[in-house]
Amino acid sequence: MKRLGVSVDWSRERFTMDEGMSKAVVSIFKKMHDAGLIYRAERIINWCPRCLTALSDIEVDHQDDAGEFVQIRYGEGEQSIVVATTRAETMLGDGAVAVHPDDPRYKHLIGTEVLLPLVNRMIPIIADELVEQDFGTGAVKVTAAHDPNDFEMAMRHNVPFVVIMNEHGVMAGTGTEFDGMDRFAARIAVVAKLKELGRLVSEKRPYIHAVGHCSRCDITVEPRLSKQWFVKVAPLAKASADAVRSGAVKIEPEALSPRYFEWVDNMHDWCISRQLWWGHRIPVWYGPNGEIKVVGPDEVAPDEWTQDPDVLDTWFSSGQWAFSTFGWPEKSADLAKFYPTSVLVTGYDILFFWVVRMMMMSTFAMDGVAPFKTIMLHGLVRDQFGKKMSKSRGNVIDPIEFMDKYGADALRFTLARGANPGTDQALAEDWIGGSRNFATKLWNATRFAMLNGATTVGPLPEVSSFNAIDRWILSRLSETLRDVDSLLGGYEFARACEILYHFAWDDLCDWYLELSKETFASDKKAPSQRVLGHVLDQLLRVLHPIMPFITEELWCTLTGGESLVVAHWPEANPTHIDKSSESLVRAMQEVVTEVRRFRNDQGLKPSQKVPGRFLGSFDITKYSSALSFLLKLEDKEFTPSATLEIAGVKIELDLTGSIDVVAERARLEKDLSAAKKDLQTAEVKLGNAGFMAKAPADVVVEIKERLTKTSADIERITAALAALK
RNA sequence: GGGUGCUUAGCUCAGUGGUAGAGCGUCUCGUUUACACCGAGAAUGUCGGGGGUUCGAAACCCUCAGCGCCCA
Repeated sequence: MKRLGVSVDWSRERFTMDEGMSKAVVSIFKKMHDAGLIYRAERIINWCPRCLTALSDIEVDHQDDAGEFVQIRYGEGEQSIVVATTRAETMLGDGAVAVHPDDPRYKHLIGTEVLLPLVNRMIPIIADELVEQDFGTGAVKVTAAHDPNDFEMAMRHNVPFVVIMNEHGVMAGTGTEFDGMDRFAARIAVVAKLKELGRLVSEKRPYIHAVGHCSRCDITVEPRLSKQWFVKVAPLAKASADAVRSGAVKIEPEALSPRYFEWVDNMHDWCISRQLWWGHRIPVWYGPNGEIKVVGPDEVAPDEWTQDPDVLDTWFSSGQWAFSTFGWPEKSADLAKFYPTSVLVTGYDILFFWVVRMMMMSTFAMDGVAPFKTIMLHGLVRDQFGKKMSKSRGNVIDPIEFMDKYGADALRFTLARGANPGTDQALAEDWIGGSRNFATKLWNATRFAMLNGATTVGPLPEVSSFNAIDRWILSRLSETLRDVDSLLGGYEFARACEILYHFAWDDLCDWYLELSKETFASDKKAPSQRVLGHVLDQLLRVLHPIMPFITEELWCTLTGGESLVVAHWPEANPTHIDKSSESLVRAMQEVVTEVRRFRNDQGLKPSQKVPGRFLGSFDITKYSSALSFLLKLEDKEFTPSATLEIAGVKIELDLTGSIDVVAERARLEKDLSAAKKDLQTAEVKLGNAGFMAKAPADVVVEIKERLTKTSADIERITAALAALK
């Protein structure tokens, strides 16, 4: 992080297992327990038979696995029913068979009993709306101790809980020959036995269905009846949802808030105990006579009592980050000053894991005050093809390696430039190289500026004393600063970078510096030197958060200032915005580009000097020496062999010999057909009564101007074509 | 199965009703005293398909198809 230039207060570094954090964890546990929000209960939890621990819902990954789907006949003759299951071995622990109350096929059986094969136990047939009539046979087995849905139904219908597996996922206590077998071996054995008994109605495999896997070890998760600690989330989740609904907390980008609500509005109670050795121990102690006591941070448990061996889910402690880092439960000055924080910046992938937990824990601990005003969610970095990085795919990139190769600023700029709100970004080495090139460009531009006496000394003179090119770049600077401010305010980092990139490279380097070279070589350079100093000064400031290292270096050299880190943020100057200079420079750019194009079409080498002159509009011809410099035109007597007319300016050139008529014809004809197409588009629009009646006035004016311009273009090009004959 | 996105140039992506854009890549020319990590010029899209709304749709609505993510 330091290498990347991350600007944080390192003196406040915290680790979740620090003493201060532990104190907060114990305090909040007690506070929540006292408020009735923490309870212990037997529930079906996700259990990992390898890690030997409970898992929260979010630690379970669902994948499509090839399993089997078998139909088994329970009972005999009239008094029989066929159930469908993917986990045949659990039938040993069935406590009932459930059907939908409205299912005509089974109505007569509801309330009766059938014989459970293999274990030879009578079990009831119950009716529950949870059963889907269209799925399988419409009848499901109810294994209360080994399936969450079955557990729910069992609670409603008083079905007994029959535990048939130990914590390792090995069959136990069924009183059958299957005891001691692994769950998967038992599945095969049970199916084989049922087949032998003629109770297997159908088998389907492979049967692709979603199966939960442990996010740590990837083994298939086993739902298990177990005594665990839970957080009652309903009131906490509601407070968290309300905070966003009321606008007290804003989610950026807004488009991701449905995901937030989907989670907080449908949250199940949160299993917080883990059977791991690492983590905060649950602060509950058990007395010799079965007493239970939550021991607070300043309390000591009585002798002879033993502490609960389980630890807390890691998100229980990290969920307290927003206040525990400020010394809570002490009423510290930091807490008063910094809580709530303004913005939380994090990836959308931990919206559920972390952000929601922080919202819940914080609003509870801090008397309803949410921990931040804005939650800004960014995307994930992916490989150059937009694929998720993963070790198995071998497309993981190492940021350190890229920083070694291209510099931290290049990596930072690339990341910022790709950070479109809420969406993932692809990252390729080539693009980091491109950012490095941008950094080099800034370096060289500053070097050029220094060589030409750019300065930041003294107040910036009134704009009226500047030439149009200087006024233009000041105008563009203010517009850029204004737009960047607004984009950064909306967390639109990618667009802000884009604007800065083009301002620096296109406006400043490609046009301003080139158009001003003539001035810098003259005795009228002083105003431009001050302008260039100002523009670079402001540009480096605004780029500093994105590229801190190079801007710091350049800025200090340019301005002689102590450090850019503590310099003021640049502000747009509305009085610098000058539309007439902008349109003048735009016309000059058009002239330059068109002449270059002509030269190129004519096969002239870029460096080849050609006699030429500008006639017409004084606004532009006033800058003819700058234009000639860019276009390598020589000011001397000549007889023109080619004439161009661009933006109201006539350019006469001497190509010393005949021009390439074929190339020029091709060019002109191409331009002509493009102009004709534009003209037609405009004419169709203006000839459309509906358009004229309903389109806004400014759009109509725009189209009319386009019509005028393209008509003139067509006339000019046609004349030029005729002249070529 | 539920939810939620996405589909625009070769690639990665911007673009929330008025003539289709960027970076990279491609082609041509070029050692012009800031920069070859550069400069100049060029090519490239029936904006996934089909309907609809509108004077006007890449954008809004419906529908189909494909892809992704989250949750079950």
